[in-house]
Amino acid sequence: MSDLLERLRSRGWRLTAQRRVVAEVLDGDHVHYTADEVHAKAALLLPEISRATVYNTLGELVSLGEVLEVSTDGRAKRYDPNAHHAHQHLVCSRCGTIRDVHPAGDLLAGLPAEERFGFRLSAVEVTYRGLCPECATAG
Amino acid sequence: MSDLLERLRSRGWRLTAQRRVVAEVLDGDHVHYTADEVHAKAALLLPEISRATVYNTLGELVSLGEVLEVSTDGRAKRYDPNAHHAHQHLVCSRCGTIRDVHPAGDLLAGLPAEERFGFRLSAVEVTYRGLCPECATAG
DNA sequence: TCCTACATTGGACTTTGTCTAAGTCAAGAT
DNA sequence: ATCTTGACTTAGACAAAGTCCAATGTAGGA
Repeated sequence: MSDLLERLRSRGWRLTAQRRVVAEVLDGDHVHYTADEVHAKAALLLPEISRATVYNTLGELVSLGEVLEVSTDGRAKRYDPNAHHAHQHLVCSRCGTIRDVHPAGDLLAGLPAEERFGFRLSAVEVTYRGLCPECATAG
Repeated sequence: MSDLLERLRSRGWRLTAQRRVVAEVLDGDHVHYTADEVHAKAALLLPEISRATVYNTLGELVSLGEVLEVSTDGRAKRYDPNAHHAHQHLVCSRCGTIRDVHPAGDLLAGLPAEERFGFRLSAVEVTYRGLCPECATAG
């Protein structure tokens, strides 16, 4: 995410402390925070930041294609900054840990023509589920 | 879902009018209703049925493995009665229509060992996205 | 028929997210 | 350096989706 702010500014984004802090929170690998988690972490750096601003900023980052929305549990959406590298998700059924993974082959090709019902396919999302090493040994 | 009620009774389910009605609503192909939709349709058959009962009953059906929870849009969960036939979902990006589909091959095998991070895989969920024929021609 | 454990109910409550009116400020213009 | 202005932020009200609970009702066995 290092050059993210520059990229956004060149697209006409006004650079505010709030947006800087949200971008900073989203920096890293295997980051999949909920909006509330982003808000909590952002508030450590900038205590006055409001929930609405976090929601706004996340929404803008998604629209701009810089961040992906992931909903692996039907609860709160999670935000994945790794949008520039196609990937899927591996989720622990017990503790909820999420890892980015890279399946082999062309996933779209897996759906035969007669199973497409005339749809024009554009994307595919895959969620692998299982037990992570810690949860598997813990019983 | 015809023999569903018998199957459930043999598992110790108490058979009430409310549960019968919820099961009836979930009967059919390509059914993916939200809890609220199930409640609305159930209320046509049994006006006094409460939202809490619909949520309870759906939750029980999911625990018993008779119905699957699907969340394709990050909003309300949807309930898919087609739980005894493995399948995936094809969703229209514009109108939200959902179809059950059957991809070819072993989906779990698509994730290489070095991408499994030591997880013991047990399931995979795939959502194909694209435009349905109606939305594609509508522009 | 009666009993009772299980099921249902309505409403309060929680979580997650959206909206708005009023105030604030980044960045270009002067 | 200061001004100006439209974009940004804020707090809090609101909405949607779902959970919880105490009181009431009832399916099905005795």
